[in-house]
Amino acid sequence: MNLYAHFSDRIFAALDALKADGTLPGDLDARSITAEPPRDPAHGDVATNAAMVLAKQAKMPPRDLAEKLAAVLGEDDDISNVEVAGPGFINIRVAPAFWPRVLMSVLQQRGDFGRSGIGAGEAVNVEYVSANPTGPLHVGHVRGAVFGDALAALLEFSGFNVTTEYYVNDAGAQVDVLARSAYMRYREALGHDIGDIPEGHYPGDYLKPVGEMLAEKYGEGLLEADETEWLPLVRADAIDAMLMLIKDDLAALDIGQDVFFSERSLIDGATDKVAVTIDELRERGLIYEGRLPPPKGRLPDDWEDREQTLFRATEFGDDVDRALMKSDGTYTYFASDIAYHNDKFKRGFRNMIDVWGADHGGYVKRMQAAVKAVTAGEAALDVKICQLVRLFRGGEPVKMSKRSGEFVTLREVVDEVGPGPVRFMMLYRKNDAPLDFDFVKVTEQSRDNPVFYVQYAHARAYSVFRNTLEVFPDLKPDSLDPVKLKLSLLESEEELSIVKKISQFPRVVESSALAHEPHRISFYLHELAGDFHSLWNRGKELPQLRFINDADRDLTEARIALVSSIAETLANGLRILGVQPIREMR
RNA sequence: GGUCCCGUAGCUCAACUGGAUAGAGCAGCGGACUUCUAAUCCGCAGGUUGCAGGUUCGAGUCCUGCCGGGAUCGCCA
Repeated sequence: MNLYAHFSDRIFAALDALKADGTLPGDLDARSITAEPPRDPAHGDVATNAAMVLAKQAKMPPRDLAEKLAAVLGEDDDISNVEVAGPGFINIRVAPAFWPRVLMSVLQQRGDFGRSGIGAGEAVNVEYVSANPTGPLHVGHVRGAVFGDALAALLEFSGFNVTTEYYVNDAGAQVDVLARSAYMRYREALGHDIGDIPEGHYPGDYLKPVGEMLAEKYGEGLLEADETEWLPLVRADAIDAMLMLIKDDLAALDIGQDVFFSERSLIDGATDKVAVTIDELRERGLIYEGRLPPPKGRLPDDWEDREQTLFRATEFGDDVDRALMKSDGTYTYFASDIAYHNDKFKRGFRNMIDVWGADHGGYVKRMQAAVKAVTAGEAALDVKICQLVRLFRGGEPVKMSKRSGEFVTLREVVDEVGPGPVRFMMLYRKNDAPLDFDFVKVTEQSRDNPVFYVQYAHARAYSVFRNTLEVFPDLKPDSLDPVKLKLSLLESEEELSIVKKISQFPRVVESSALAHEPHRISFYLHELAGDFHSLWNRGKELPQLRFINDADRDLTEARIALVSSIAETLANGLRILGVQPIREMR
């Protein structure tokens, strides 16, 4: 159950009652009314701004309206106390008898606790990574990969119908470079001396197996061929090989997208989908031939003022109109990208989320403009920019040089610290803030390391379960009958406050999903873990608070139910983040 | 120069899309192990939310202008 949704319903019922007796007009705009936890728990369990929001419409001072509303809410059995505070907040204190129901619902729902239907089955497309298929993924791709994957899981858990997608840029100049590089490795595999890999090619050893594969497949058949003949063949094989590599890398992080969408397929099929898209825009008068002003500031050396095919991006909030054709007559990347998003739209997606790296920040406006234009405003595109990850090892920055090819690969990171810590740390910051990643710290077993801290809490819960068996050999968390438990025995302030914390989980999940911000889950888990560690240690000072009480089976059962609810909540949160919960630390 | 992101405690960051007295963790100081694993916990201290205006019942959050840091700037992807 979602506590806040529950009381939100009660508040609206109370408003209906006030409408019925004429205190409030019948046609209220109640959209911005909220039911939320007050910042200070001393104020109560649920607070609503209803009176302040409605004061104007009711033509009544907010506090007066609040008093009337409070009087109605006071009648509710689930509410023990209602107070009007400050400018007109209504603070609700939930009846003590209500809290056991929260735990019962956790124990009944288990792995589904926090799941909701707010997405109402709506289709969402989440596109992420989409790195050029020219080599293994490097550390720069990790954050976007994890973010996109976790966001997709979060949306799925919240009732959206999610499709995850990878846009394969297999049509640009990069893949031709890839083909030429692979061709060199092909000659090498046939015993030719190729010397050093020249500038402008991909030097990495990962192309050697591709060369060998080509040698086996074609023998010497491509050696005498003209580049125009061999390039498409080699390119196709090389791209396939690179995609295998990339999928393997992603699998190491437990990521597998539903769709790998080929950019080339837009133009290679029976119809040129890019041309079709441009035509659609042209019919709406959004395409014209014209000149662009040169960029402000320093003029590029090769600036050439020329007439070109432009999209009226400025009509949709962009700063300048954007080019669709290169000077050699082929489509720009942007043109293909419009067609790609148009294709998503035609596949039924009204909600699109793109996860991009920091270097694409300047691309957001034009893409959103394009989506607005091509879908006539029917689809929404949210672009999540993931800022840079700075690598450290024991506080020292890790040097990276992309030019010399000495970049840190995704695989190296995952192999060294494991997928769980990588995933958690990548989600322990807001996506648009830079992130520090320390190889040493994330594997440390100390409270500085949030991954460990949360995992330790989960493992600790399972340690309690193991210890319980020594006193009550048949007392297992999954054999508890939620209905028969005497949960009202959980009456200490410490226990109650952690129950309240648990009750917030569904709300945290919902708001993270709607805001497209999975990091909120990580922070919540860290807090919940802290509360649990704290409660654990209280048992040392006050033995009557220990989870296991030899002399009182009912009390022990109730507390095991509480611990189990905590563990279940931690596990559900971790699973959304794609992190495997650990049951034993040693 | 244009555009986008960021600026919150000494440091790293939260703040539930506008709510009440801005919260955590590190670092600092002082405490708690015959233990349900102290791999943890408790307490103290720490703030003009970069600056100046504006919007309203109410602003770290929205708007305008500055200051500082980062990213990006026809045809690369």
